[in-house]
Amino acid sequence: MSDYIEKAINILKENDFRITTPRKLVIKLLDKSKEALSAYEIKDKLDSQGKDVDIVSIYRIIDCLEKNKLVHRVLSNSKVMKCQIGHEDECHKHQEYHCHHLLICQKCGTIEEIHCAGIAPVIKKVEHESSFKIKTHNLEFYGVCKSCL
Amino acid sequence: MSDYIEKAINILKENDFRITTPRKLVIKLLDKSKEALSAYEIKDKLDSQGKDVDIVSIYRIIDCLEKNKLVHRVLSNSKVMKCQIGHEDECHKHQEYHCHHLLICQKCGTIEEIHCAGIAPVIKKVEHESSFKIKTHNLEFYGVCKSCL
DNA sequence: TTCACTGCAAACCTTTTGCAATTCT
DNA sequence: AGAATTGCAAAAGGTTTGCAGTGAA
Repeated sequence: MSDYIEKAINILKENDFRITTPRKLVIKLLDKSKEALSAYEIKDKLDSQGKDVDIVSIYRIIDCLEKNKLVHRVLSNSKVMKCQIGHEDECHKHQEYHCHHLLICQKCGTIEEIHCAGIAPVIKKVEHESSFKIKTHNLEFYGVCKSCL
Repeated sequence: MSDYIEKAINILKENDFRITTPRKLVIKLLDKSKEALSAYEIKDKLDSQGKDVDIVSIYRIIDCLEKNKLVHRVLSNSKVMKCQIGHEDECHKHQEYHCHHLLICQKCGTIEEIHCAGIAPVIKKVEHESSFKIKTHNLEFYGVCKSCL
């Protein structure tokens, strides 16, 4: 069993969520996917495996995984992908949502997640120039991954 | 007439778009708003002014303004706001979409737009560590503006 | 056994499409 | 006049809600 699946199941258990068949199916699917998926894309992929899960359940499972910080939501298209970066990471503790930056390949859709390191000076600069008190942020990069170059 | 309205009208004319009553109403409304607005929010605000514009037209007007880089789209909620930063700005020329960073107040919704300055070192770092070739990015900050502090 | 979770039906909200009528230039 | 734009009707998507039945702990 992959690290992600194991971690996801443990976190759900710890937080008193039940380990159900539909939840396991969605977790397994997200674990295999290199791209972010929409609710309907998840449904279609499960369907084609002969695993029928209602679309409403998929929405609720995504909510559940998001609450448990087990998925990222890509803002530019509202799809979700597994979050592999550990829950011990600073951003998980202090931010309202995962601020791990996303690198999105415009050709194949592959997404890589990276830590927030390096953004701190930008935040300081922006706070200084704007008189906003910044609490959190969202940063998505779009480009071409090494396999597509 | 405000700078924004004047600029918007000029740019539409330059690009062979017509200056119609509904378009002027939306431009004026966006000019006055400190928050980003959804299509239906625009419709409701115009309605309450006694100006009836069909929701379909509002969608099409937003598209038109977006193509002309006269509005930003806030990714986190898909609303639009006027783009005040000049068309001579680097980002307008080279990026696929406006990369002006947005500062969004979590209390009152006010949005401030700022230049991309300061992000370049982060992009270099990310490219170096990831072997992605970065083309563009989107960065939204969430916090509290000075009036709400 | 109990309560969380799922599935189904239906509602709801947002966005898009096609076409005829309108109105800018 | 001619072409772009609007308004209307309708469809298409995406997401949410309520409730009864199911299944994990």
